[in-house]
Parts: sequence; C-alpha cells; structure tokens
Amino acid sequence: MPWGKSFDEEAALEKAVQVFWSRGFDSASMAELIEQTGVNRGSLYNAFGGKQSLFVQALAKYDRDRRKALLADLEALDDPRRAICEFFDRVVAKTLDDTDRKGCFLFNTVSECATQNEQVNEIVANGLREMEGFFRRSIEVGQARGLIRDDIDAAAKAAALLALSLAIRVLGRGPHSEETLRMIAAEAKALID
Amino acid sequence: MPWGKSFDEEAALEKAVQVFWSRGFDSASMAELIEQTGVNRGSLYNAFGGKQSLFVQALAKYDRDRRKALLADLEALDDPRRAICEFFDRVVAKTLDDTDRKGCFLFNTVSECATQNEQVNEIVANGLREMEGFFRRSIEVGQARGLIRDDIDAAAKAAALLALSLAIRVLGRGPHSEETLRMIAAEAKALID
DNA sequence: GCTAGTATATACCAATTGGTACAAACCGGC
DNA sequence: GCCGGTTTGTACCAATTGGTATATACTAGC
Repeated sequence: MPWGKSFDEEAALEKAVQVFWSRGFDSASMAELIEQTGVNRGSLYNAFGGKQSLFVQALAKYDRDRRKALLADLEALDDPRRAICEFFDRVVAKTLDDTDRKGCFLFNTVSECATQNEQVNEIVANGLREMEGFFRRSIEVGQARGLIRDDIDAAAKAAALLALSLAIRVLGRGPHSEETLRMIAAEAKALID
Repeated sequence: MPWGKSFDEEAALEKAVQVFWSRGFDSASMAELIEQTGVNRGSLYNAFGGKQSLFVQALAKYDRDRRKALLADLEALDDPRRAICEFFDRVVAKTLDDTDRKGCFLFNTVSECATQNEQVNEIVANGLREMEGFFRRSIEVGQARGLIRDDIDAAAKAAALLALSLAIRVLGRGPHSEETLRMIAAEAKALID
C-alpha cells in the first residue's frame, strides 16, 4: 500500500453533515452531496459507500462533534445548576441564530427513525439517552451538594428538560416568536428551582 | 352544469392526509397518493391541483378535523384543569397507539416549514397559536375560578405546555420508553399545580 | 521511469419523480 | 338518444433519483 487517500475525508464529511442536517435523509440528493463536498462522485462512493452509509457517518460525526462535545463542555463546569441554565441559553441562542432553520440534526432525525436503519436508530437513541442522563446527573449532583431542592424527582425533571430542549429546537424551525422560545427556556430553568 | 363530481372528494382527501401524515411532503410520491386515494391520476390533478395544493388541502383538513375538533371537545368540558390533564392523557395514549409512528401531522410539518409555501406556514402558525391559546385560556379561566394558583404566569406555562406536547409527539416517533412519555406528561400537569 | 493505488471526469444505467395529453367510457338532464 | 362535463386508463414527457462503469490523469515509493 504505497500511499493513502489524498482528499480531506473529514472536511468532506463535515460538508455532508451540513447537507443532511438541513435537508434530512430523503430530501438530500447525491447530486447535492457531491456538489457541496466537492468530492468526485466515484470518490464519494468509494470513501463512504452509498447514501445510507454516508448519512450514518454524517450523523455520527454530528453527534460526536456537537452533542457529545457540548455536554462534555457543560459537565466540565462542575456547576450543575449553571450547566443546565447555560445549556438552555445556548439552545435558545443557537436557535435564534439559525437563519436557515436547520434545527438540531439529532432531533430532526428522531422524526425519520421509522424509515431509517438500525444504526441510525442506535445513534439517536444513544444521543437522547445521554442528554437525559446529563440532565439527571446534573440534578442529582446538585442535590448531593445542596444546590438543588431534594424533593424533586431527578428522572422526571430530566425527561421534561430533554423534552423542552427538543421543543425549542423544533419550534425554531417553524413560525415562532423569540419570546415563546425564551419563555420555554425560562420554564425549563424554573423546573429545577 | 348538468352534474357535479362523482367520486368522494372528502374520502380521497382523507386518504391523502394519511399519506402525507406518515411520509411528509417530500417523501410522499404522487404515485402513492394516486394508489392510496384510489382516484385516477387525471381526476386527482383536476380535483386538487398539483402535489403542493393537495398537501395544503390535506393539512388543512387534518387541522380542521383533528386539532380544531380536539380543542373544541376539551373546551366544552368547561373544566380547565381537567381539560389540560385530559389533553395530555390523550396525547400520550395516541402516541402509544401510534404503531407506525406517524406522530402529529401538524407538528411534523413544523420541521418542513422552511421549504414550504406561505399557506402551509399559515396553517402551522395558526394551529400552534390556537393550541397555545387553548392552554393560556384554560389557565386563566382556572385562575378566575380559583381552581388554579393565581401566581403562575399563564402565557409562560402555556408556551411550556405546548412545547411538552410537541415533544411527546416527536419523541414518540423515535426510540423512546413509555415511561419517559408518561413522565413528561406528568411534568406538564405538574406545571399548573 | 515503472508501478500500484487514488482521484477525476464523464458516460451510462434503470427506476422514479411530478406533471400533461388524449381518447374512450361513463353519466345525468334535456 | 343526444349533449356536456367527468372519470378512467394509458401513454407520454423531461428531469431527477441512487448507483455503476470506465478511461484518463495523478502521485508517491521503488
């Protein structure tokens, strides 16, 4: 094996992320993927396999680079209450910034799960599970440190927080008022008061 | 005009609702629409116009037959607290029943708004607005009757309730546990305690 | 400079996309 | 039984779909 691939696979995959993120699996076309990645048709198929396989890798990259990274960031604060508040501040900010209304790739894909393969379902399920886990852990740690009231049900609140963050991201894709999104975020924070 | 249409336009439209509901606009094909409605290609185009126009009419029918009807039903209870609880009980029940994971046609369409025309955006915006209005009105009436605490912000809670119902419906389309959905519904009810 | 693996451009494929055209069968009012 | 509009079946359209094939150009190690 004299030498390896030469084009930037990671950069191409990132472009693919953008396409699938804004269009979803079905509506994204290989033509657009090829155009946006700038990679030749044959090379794309050779490097990533078909459309399905490319989608899985794109979703996995998004999950790794964005979702995992964000949660790690917030957990590193080592301040559970602030982590949750910051989470919602960032969600709202990202949503308001999101001029082309792509929303969240992971949340968008939840709606496509029924028509997707097992790998996609695995990534989505794991992503949601870990987000819920982040909320639950934050609450429990907060309670252990006496920063959060002890009588709240961490698991229940975690589910509600996941739900509210998903709703902000989805509503952000449609007709919405900034005020509504902010109110939802405020209610989320109020859940752990 | 000697005589009118002969096939059942309403029944055909209901079939179209089912197709768009489960597939979304992009992924639904005219071939499937024609097959499922049982109406001939030419007749379909003649009666409803193109795909876009058919989608608008299908979404409008869903909005009218399902969303509007449900809210009217609940408001007729004339018991705001029970109306909200019943709303979430029904949302969870429908979601658990939803074996093909179609979710809610209106909520699904929120995610497609960016690529849809003004009429679709209008229906979605109005639907969300009226749902939020239903929650807010219920809370305010409850407060006026002394059934709901007076110190809660009706507008803020209404936004949160809308968000939670949307989240239940969306999460129901992906990998989820019944327990999670029930917890979210319980948290929704707890918001007005 | 040869070689082996890679990238590119292009042509090609069958199938499907949304949409149109049209002739024939159908039907109620006259 | 004729008439006007409807429904139907079918053929057809250009464009696009995801995917494959191939011939050529490229590049690094030998």
